[in-house]
This record gives sequence, structure tokens and C-alpha cells, in this order.
Amino acid sequence: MIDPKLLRESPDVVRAAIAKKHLNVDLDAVLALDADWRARLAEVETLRSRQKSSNNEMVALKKGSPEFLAKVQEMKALSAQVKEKETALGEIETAWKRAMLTLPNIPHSSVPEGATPEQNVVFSTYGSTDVVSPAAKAHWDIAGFDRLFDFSRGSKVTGAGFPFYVGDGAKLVRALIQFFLDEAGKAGYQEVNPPIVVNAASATAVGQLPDKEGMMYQTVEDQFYLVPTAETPLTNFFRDEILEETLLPVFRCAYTPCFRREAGSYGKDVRGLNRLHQFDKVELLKWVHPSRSYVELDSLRDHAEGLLRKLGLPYRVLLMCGGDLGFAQSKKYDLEVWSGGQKRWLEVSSCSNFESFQARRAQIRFRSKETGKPELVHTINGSGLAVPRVLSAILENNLQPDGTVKIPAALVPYFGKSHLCFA
RNA sequence: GGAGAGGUGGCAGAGUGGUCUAAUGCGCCUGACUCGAAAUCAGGUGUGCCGCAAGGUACCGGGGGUUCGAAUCCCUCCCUCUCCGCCA
Repeated sequence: MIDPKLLRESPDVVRAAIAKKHLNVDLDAVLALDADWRARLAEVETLRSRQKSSNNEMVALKKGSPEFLAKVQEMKALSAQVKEKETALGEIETAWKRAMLTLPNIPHSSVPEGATPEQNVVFSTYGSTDVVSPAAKAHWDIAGFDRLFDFSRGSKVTGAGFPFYVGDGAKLVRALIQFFLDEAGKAGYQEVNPPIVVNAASATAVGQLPDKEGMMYQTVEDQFYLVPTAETPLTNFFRDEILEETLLPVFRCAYTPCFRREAGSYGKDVRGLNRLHQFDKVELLKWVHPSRSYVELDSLRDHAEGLLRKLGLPYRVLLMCGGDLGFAQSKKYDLEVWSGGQKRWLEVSSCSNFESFQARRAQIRFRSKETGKPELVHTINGSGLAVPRVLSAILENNLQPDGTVKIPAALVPYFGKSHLCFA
């Protein structure tokens, strides 16, 4: 949610943000609603004020006396009026809140103009896409792939998009998770093992409810949701809290399985390991002082890039344009790994600065040493990294003529041997 | 899952229908005393919203109700603790 004061004082800034993100929001309607709400609030508070002072007068009167009874009769009318106006105010307020939630975060000035993914800017590139053999195969075409990544058994047991990882496949998943966690630990991120089902309040605080209810799996008996990313439980850790400024910045990481329903995709996008309903991911999250958030965004992105460099995987970094930025982000970089067999870029991390947008919705604040008053923190997050697509890049880029896969040197201590065998 | 107890300001804890915008204690901040500190004394010390301001208003786990008036009564949900049951 944006600052309501910003909307009132600088509606043009909000209008420009909506335009830059290529969204369609009737800002004038929101402004009118805001004015209406404030007028009604003032009215109700005036009535309540009168009610309160009358109540205090009644204290002085003898209970049951004629004056007292007369006052009761008089106050009955006022009470009815207050109730009526309060109900109306409540309805307007609900509409106002809903309207405020339709306003996107303001893009940072460094975000490029653009409407479509094609207009994202290639920020940097690492490694060469030519090093991969032209004969490389998509990972699902590699001989023996189905034994280590068993999609048909997964479909039988659960459904499409829930593979079994078997033998060296399972081991490689575990090696990647542990590598990612250890690297994050070295970079100062405290490891957290969070709940992987969350309640409705947590899903709402990070904006997954009510709009994106369809993306999450729900439990039947309780109103719980399987997390689509560790961002959900992690961000909520400090929900409705005021932190000491000396605690900032807080760096945390968490490994969790992630569950996404992702209705509506098809074709190559969903083949093999490209898009799953359950996948493993290490998430990085920072709570920082507002003055530091862009520095911290860069260092988080740099850490995520470092993981790909250590694994020897070619990648590029995209700076997302306004139209592809996302509703809640001020600035976002996508990290895409080169998948040599499919000959395409696959997103493995999305590093974003939300500034105070998430924090306002989740009410995560710190007590400013300067003013002594609570202020909203800035939140930054990104994957570090998503496992299956990194896995498929390793399989495709490192496939050897003998049908084995060379394990990146950084991963060998975790995997236990230098090659993965499909046999 | 069953039975019982309970959720009040940073913490402890009073308040069971009307100046409660919540006593008191601890903690914290400022000042006095002191060479300095401790002790002591005085004052201050929650969050949100509306308002240019003065000020107003809301919040006693969440939601709803009764009443002229609710922290206090009623309904409902959530959570915590104790005991029992079950179980990695």
C-alpha cells in the first residue's frame, strides 16, 4: 500500500506511477472516495465528541432522577444517529481501503520506461552462451532423465508438476539447497526454518490475498495456505512490530519447498523442470533503514549472481521496465540462467526493493533514533536461488559425451562426487 | 481430542457498567543532588487516524451484540497456560 498522504498531496506522482507501470486505475474515483471518507470521519467524530461530553454530564446527575431520565431520552436520539453514521462510515472505509490497495507502488526513477517484457533492459551478462555444445539436449531428452526425475510416478502419487527426485537427482537437489544456504550464511544472512503453511492474515499482509488466492494451495479444514515462497512466512516474522533501529539491518535466508498452482501455462514453459507445482528454493530477505535500501538491493543481487558464477553457469541480469515491474515493487532485477539444451534463458531469481510498500501493509516499523517515532522499514528480497532451473541448467550445460553430468567444482563437496550418473 | 484457567500499555499487575483518554510497581528518558556513580527526589514516557492548528477520535486478543454509556455484561472465533489422552 502507498502512503495515503502521498495520494492527497501529490496525486500526480501516483498518476505517473500508474502510467509507468501501464496499469489502468481510476485515480479520480479513489481521490473522491478519500475525500468522502475524511468528511464522514470528521462528522462521526464530532457526534461522538458530543456524546462523550453528555455522558460525563450524566455522571453528575442522580441516577433515576427526572433530569437523568430526560437526558437518557435525549441521548437515545443522538446514539441512534451516531450508529447510523458510523455504519455508513464503515462501508465507505472498507471501500476506501480496497481502493487504496489497487494503487501500485511508485517505481524508482532508475526504472526504464516500457510496457512489455521485451523492453526490459539487459543490465549485465556473465559467461558465454557459446561454450555449451550445439548438440546439447533439453534436460528431459537426456538418456535416463526419467529415472532420476520421475514425473510419471509423481503424477500418479500427487499430480502433474510434482516429480520424485531419485538417487543422484535427489542428492543434487540436496547439494544445491545446502550450497545456497551455506553461501547465504557466509554473506551474513541468518538461517531460518519457517512454517510452510500460513494463515490468511499472513497471506494478506504480503498481497497474496485477496487477489492471488488462485495461485496458492489451501488446506480444507483450516484456513491455511501452502506457501508459494518463503518470502511469505519470512516477511511476516516481524509483522505488526516496532523494531529497535539498532537491530537493522536484518538479513535472513530460508529454504522451503514452494507450492504454486500456476493455472494457465502450457508448452515448453512447463516441460520438465521448468515449471513445477512444488519446487525448492532458498529465499533471501532484508529489512533495512530506508536510506540504505538501494545499496542493499544491489548487494543482494550481487550475492545471488555470485552463486551462479560459483556454479560456472552463464547468466544475464535484466532490469525490469515499468510495465514488467510488478505491482508492489519499486525496482526489480531478474537473474536468468542460460539453459544450453533448450537454448533459452530461465529466470532463477527475482531481486526486488519494495521500499515501504510491503512494510506498510504488514506494519513492520522501526523506532527512529533521530525522531524517536516509529517509521516503516524497507524490505528487499530475492531468490538465492530457485533449485529446479539451476538444476536443469547444470544438466544441460554440463552433459558429457559419456552421458554423465559434470558437477560444478563448488558443488562437489556437497554432492560427494564429481559426476552425476543417469544409469 | 477432553477438562479447567486465562488474554489489559516495554514488562508485571489492578480495574467486573458511568470523569478509565486505564491505578500502582518495575523499566526507560530528562532534570536536581554528587568530583563521578549508586541511592533519593521532581517531571516525563504507547500506537493509529482526522485536522494548517487548537484540538478531536479510536484501540484493554479478533469480530459481533446489549445499553443513553462497555476494559467491565452477552454471543462467537483465535491464542496462551495447566492437567489428561494420543503420537513422530
